[in-house]
Amino acid sequence: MNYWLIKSEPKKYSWQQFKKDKKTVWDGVRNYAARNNLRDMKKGDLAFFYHSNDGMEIVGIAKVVKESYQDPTTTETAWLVVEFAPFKDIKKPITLEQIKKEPSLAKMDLVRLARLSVGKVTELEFTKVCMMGEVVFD
DNA sequence: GCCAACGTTGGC
DNA sequence: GCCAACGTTGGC
Repeated sequence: MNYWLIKSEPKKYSWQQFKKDKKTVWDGVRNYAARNNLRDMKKGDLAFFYHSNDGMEIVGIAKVVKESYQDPTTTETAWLVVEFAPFKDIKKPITLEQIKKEPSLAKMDLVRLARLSVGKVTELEFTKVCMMGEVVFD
């Protein structure tokens, strides 16, 4: 199982909207590093859902429900989409500020590669964020 | 193959 | 609204 982080501006597509939709196609990624991360996602992988610009915090966890296939919004064959479903809310959203202050999280892709819209998350980082956010797994 | 110019993202 | 970081493009 691998862990990821996907970013969205809440004005464009928020966690709340995502929950209403129950499922979404993550399209429009036009960056090779981000595309490679989409390509490497496996069904069942978990991804933090981060609100960029507005909020600047991790608000939930999404689950990969369909692995990558060609992005239907473009004819260019280079681009991929992945389908996600909401998995869990984060009771106490983790802000970028908290992440930067926490030494074990300060090196996350989210911080180091600020402009990358689909980043990797290590298992340690994933566990730490869940702890800080009081995420309960049943 | 280098690099300047330009565009985009996202934090502040 | 500004600007830093970074990716992409195109001229040479």
